[in-house]
Amino acid sequence: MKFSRVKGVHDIYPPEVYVYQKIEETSKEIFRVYGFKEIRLPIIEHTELFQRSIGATTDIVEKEMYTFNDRAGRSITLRPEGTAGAVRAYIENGLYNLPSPQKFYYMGPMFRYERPQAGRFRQFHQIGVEAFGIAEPRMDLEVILLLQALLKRLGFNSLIFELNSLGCPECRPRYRERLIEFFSQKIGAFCSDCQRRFEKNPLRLLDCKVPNCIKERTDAPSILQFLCEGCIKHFEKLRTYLEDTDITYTIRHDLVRGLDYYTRTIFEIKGETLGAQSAIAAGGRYDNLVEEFGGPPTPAIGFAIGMERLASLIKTELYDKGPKAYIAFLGEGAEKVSMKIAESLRARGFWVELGTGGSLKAQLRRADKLKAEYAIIIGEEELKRSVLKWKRLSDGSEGEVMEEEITKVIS
RNA sequence: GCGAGCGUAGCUCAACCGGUCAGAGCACUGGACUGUGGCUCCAGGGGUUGUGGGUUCGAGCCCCAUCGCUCGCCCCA
Repeated sequence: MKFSRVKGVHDIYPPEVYVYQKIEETSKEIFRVYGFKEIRLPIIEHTELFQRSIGATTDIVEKEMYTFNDRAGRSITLRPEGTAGAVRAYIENGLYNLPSPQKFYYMGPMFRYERPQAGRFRQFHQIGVEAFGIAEPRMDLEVILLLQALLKRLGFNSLIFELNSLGCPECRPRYRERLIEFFSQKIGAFCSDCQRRFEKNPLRLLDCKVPNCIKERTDAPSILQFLCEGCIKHFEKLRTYLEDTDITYTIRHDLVRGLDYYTRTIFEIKGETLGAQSAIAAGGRYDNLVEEFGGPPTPAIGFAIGMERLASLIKTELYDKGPKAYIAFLGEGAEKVSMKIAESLRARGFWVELGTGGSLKAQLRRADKLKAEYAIIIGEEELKRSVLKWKRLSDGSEGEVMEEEITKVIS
């Protein structure tokens, strides 16, 4: 019986896992200086949480969720994204009673039942942040700066940063109506996908990549012309901030997010060599979600980074570092001593691997394979005199030291 | 959910028109070199050719199904 992994999931092990560790460590460092604290959220939630937040008619909810009934008959779903759970936790734990803003980050697996392809898997990992309590564009800026700082620290200098505003419940319906009006006159000219989407979510027609559809919609109304006064002010102020902080961005009035909860600011970071999946991070405001979930009116903004997509763009060299020392021993007496020495070196923080016994040749070969920095050799001779023979594998230099002075050599 | 390509040792691949084609390199283990690695040479382990049917005297090679992988569409991080 041979088992294989479930479709669309991956095992991540050395050396690839080091890229993930680097992303995680770098992220934590950035989160610390921006004051974002970790929140660990469950991977399963009640299905309704996602239906209500992401939107019942979105693709994610309609056909991409891992949903099952637990033994008591409750409908449970493996989280397809992180914001819904974060909002739930924020309200359920009364975190709105703490000083505003409350700023969180999380990292972990998400699940979507899709056909796997480049940059898209059924289990994938996101690093996300959510900031609750500040309505002003100041927090939009902070979150964007954080994201930019993180990407910069990871070595990215020229990723594409796209920005748009989706308006609010006051102005978006007006735009939507106007858009329906615009498209309905010439809907026949659009591709079948667009015609289908027209019914469900006309905003999505702005997103189609079919050349003819792009052409047909060139003079479609822009949402930016329909924003209410509050949304315009918010957007303009954010733009000013961005320019003041030298963040280059592109306004894409056709940038649309596939989740229903977004309001006002939305943004996306794009990479290039990712096949069809170019978005490596995306997010936006969701000023009404907390209230809709029964919490106090609380504006919020967040984003998520796709770790696999980000990792695939990081070109650091992957290599396994070896141990500081490999202890080769010859004979039983030496074996005992080598264990003792290994423990004492480990206690002092050195990575030490114990030899396998057998011929010295075999042990040295092993030390070399492991990329050990030093080999420490203990045999009858050394035992008698209480010394250790050491050899630096990189240049072949060797010598002897008293047992207790070995750290002077290998430190 | 739709479409295309591909599935031979751990990895990368070979096997002419279906006829000893189940192989090589790397990796792994050991030996040559019984207390000295990386080089070289030698040996060894490891595959019911993804799985199940079918066609044929005969199939890794052809056909069907199925599973998986890869890529694209849709969608999204």
